[in-house]
Amino acid sequence: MVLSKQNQAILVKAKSYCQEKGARLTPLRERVYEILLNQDSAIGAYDLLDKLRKTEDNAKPPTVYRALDFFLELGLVHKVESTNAFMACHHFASSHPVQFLICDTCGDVQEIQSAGVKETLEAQAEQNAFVILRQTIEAHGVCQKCQ
Amino acid sequence: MVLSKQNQAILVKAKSYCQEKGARLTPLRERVYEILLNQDSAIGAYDLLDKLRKTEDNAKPPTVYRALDFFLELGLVHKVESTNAFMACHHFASSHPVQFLICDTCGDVQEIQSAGVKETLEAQAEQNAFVILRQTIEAHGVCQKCQ
DNA sequence: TCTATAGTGATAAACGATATCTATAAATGC
DNA sequence: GCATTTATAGATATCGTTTATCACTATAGA
Repeated sequence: MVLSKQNQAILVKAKSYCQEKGARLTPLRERVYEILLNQDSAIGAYDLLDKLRKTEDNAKPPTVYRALDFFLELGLVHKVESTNAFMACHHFASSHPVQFLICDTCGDVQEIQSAGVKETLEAQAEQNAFVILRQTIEAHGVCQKCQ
Repeated sequence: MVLSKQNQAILVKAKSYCQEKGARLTPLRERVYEILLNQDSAIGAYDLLDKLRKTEDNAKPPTVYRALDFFLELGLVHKVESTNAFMACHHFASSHPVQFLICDTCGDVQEIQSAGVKETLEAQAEQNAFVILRQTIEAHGVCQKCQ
């Protein structure tokens, strides 16, 4: 698979990140990750499966979901809950809040990191004596290009 | 179906709200709404279908999804995106931001309304020249009772 | 090298959502 | 009031998403 310079660099970083964590980035998983990197937006599991099948003949649903779970746990891939789609994270090294801006016109998904949003929600949860472990923050609307 | 005094009151309000909006709260839809009201937490579409079948013999998936779509559009029901579940809104009359605190231990879903969270995210989106039409804000963690 | 563990292949099925076509009931215009 | 349009509901099928399970293989560690 052909990767851009930028994505090649991310892949290299991901490899060392996995090594560091003692996680095995197998050829199959690497293929899945490459597909995600080549995607400019989020992709559904079955579209991902279709692409994967071009090189991995016997790939089936569990194949992609296992790979996705692997990356989700490492934080290398995020899931967009409101569209059931997945996308590679481009700055996984540092722990960060995850928020998405999803354009309903062109389908583009932009990841942003607002500490403010995270903290505001945490403060609100605290008032309800609720301890937050994970946040899902997704905004749907229209991106700059589509306006 | 037996409804608590509180839920009866909500149902009455929902009826007049529908009338006001020119929306037809048919018997079938009312049954679906009652099931949702009786639920202390969010419920999946197929669990809802099982309950619905007890009175509506020939209910099928489209039956519940149609009813759910009807209520979602009116704002009488919300969807929890991260769990694919639905719950009745208890204060639908006024337009409001929707945020959920989801306990991963007991499954309880609490709806909160923080203008701050909404506005913080909007401000962040504005910096990216993104116009927000809809927000999905869901926090997973542990509720007060389960701590 | 043996053993435990992690990863993969394969099949099936559960859960979630929608498309389509038909029939019926309600609202609207005349 | 009747015809026309529109909304609702029934029925069937299918698609998309996700997980469970079992067998097999490769890898890591004792």
